Amino acid sequence: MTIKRLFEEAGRLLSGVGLEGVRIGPPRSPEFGEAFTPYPFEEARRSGGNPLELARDIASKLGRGELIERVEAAPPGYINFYADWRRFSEYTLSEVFRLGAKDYGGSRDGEGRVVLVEHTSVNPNKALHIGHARNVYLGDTVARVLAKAGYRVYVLNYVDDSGAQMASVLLGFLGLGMPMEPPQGIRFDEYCGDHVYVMVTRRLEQDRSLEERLKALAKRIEEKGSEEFKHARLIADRVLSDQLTTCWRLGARYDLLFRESDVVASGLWAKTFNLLLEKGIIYKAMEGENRGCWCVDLSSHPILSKEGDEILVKSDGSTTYVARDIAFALWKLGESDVKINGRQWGQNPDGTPITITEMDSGTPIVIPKPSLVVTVVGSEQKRPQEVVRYVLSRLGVDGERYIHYSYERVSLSPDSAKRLGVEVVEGRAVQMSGRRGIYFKVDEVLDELKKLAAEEVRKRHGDWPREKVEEVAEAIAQGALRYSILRSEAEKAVVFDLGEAMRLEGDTGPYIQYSVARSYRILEKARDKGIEANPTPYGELAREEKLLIRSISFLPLVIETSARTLRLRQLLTHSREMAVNFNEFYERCPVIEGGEAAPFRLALVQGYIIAQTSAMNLTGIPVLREM
RNA sequence: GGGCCCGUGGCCUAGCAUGGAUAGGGCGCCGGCCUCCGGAGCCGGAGGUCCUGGGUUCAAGUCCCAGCGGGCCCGCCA
Repeated sequence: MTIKRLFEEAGRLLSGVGLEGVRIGPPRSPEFGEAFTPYPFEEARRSGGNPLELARDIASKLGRGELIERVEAAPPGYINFYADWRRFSEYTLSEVFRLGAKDYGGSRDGEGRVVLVEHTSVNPNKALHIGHARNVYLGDTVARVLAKAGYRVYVLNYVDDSGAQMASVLLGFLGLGMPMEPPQGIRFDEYCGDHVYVMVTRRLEQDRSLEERLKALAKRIEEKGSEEFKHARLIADRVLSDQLTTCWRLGARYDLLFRESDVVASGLWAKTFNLLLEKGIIYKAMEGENRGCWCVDLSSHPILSKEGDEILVKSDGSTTYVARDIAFALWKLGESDVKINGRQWGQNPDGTPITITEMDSGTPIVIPKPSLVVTVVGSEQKRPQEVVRYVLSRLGVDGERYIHYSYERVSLSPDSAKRLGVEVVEGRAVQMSGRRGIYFKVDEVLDELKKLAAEEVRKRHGDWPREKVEEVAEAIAQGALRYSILRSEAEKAVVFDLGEAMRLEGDTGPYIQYSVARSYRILEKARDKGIEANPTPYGELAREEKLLIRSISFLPLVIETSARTLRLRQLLTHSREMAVNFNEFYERCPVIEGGEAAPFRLALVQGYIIAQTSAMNLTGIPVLREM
């Protein structure tokens, strides 16, 4: 596709003079052409020759190709291939038009193989805060990219409705008499997180005796059929429903909501336990600090062995998170024959159904055995994830199929922390804490952004009705937040600053959205003037036109690399690169008043819209026709 | 103490996987550009020991080693 075809052609030219399998890559700057090879350096090392002379010698033997106009040797020893812009432009644009936004940049690399992506997985006792947004954005974007690359992607959200956090809110309702209904105007998930959870934590600090009640509750939650089990489900379902409203605002979609309580309730854990016992992977500690617990023997693990064995079943008989996660991992990988039942919970904004696990009344959930399971979890959980992977390997499951997509956490800038009334140590970022109420909720940040965007929209479109302003402002807010969070690579810690996130200019989502809105305006004007698009260049192209074609043609390559490496940053960068190239083109190359250039430029604008829409559909930044 | 991650102008950030040509952007600052397809834009300027020191290499921001600084993990929490 597009630039790859030019690479292939460069390869053919080289093999024509007897050089096979030469590495060809994208040059870092347009002045070095559209493809290059450092081959002369490699050859010079082998033969002891001079790289530049070798490059000149080879380049002089290479003729032009169909899309390649000329080949040049460049000091200190590169061979650069330059596009024949007339043909390359026409070829690129016709490919873009042929494929459309849905398929441009897509591939069949995945060959229909199944991939499971688990993300979000927020405890159902609170509203999503800005740190959770990073998980959702990363997971959702990975899912989009893999789908584009031809994989069949299933998206899972693990609903952690058992365990301590759930028990905490339950204690608030059952033990401390907090009302089940939130005050007027407050969403249930916010109520649980902002009020109940924070209150329970405070009471626990004051009254140690509550600890015992909490532990008892945590255990009772695991007992299917108990009052506590049912009550926890009720709360979890209500919170989940609110959380998903937020997730949809973030652009995510799901296929399956897997309740953690069903790992135990379905017998999946029991079966996994027996398997681990049979294989001699776990043992019951009879003495020492783990007395009475079932543990994984980690003594043969090179690193984990230094930190002692991992407890799976506590001395009171309840399971730990790692235990449930091992069982769940086996199921996700298609390595367990335990049937999990489900029923339809609702549907995504795109109309696709969402299933939720439901052991009693549901029907068996069928997911083909995946070739890959990607779990998006914070880097602080690297150790437990490594334990899971280790146990899998002991069970003979290929660990390569189980990927922990790790990301560093989001903390708050000193300025933003101060807004929450938190004491700040001189210039240090502050860790968010659900328990202590130190966080920004996703919805409050989006609402602030929306307000700001709405002001800007009104400045430009005083005549728009309120609903239209709202709709557009919402899309701008979504694009701005998504871009600002996805902007940093996953392994880089992010310091969230409200002021910084509120920017709508510069290196932001709205910058990209704006370039597309401008494009649509040109299309409208061209239609009024009766200009017909034509992908055949009118003559020698302007620099800005070449650069725009160039970045459009590179998009498929970037998407392919993203799908292979699961690094998303380069996709964002390239999407922005195309927008920059478009804005420069916009400034220098008039379309409507372009005279003989008008038909070609119009085609270029159309091509830009298609390519950029394709990119934005992957990065999840909403496309706007006007803003 | 052991393990993982990060360290690029005042601030934020790309490039590191696959070493390659003058280290790209953005914010902020200074100066320009709307009778001309939307100024959420464009053009120009100032600002850099790519944390430090070694090593590998024809070539290191990129790979290796050591150190320094910051974050995270090492719980019968998740």
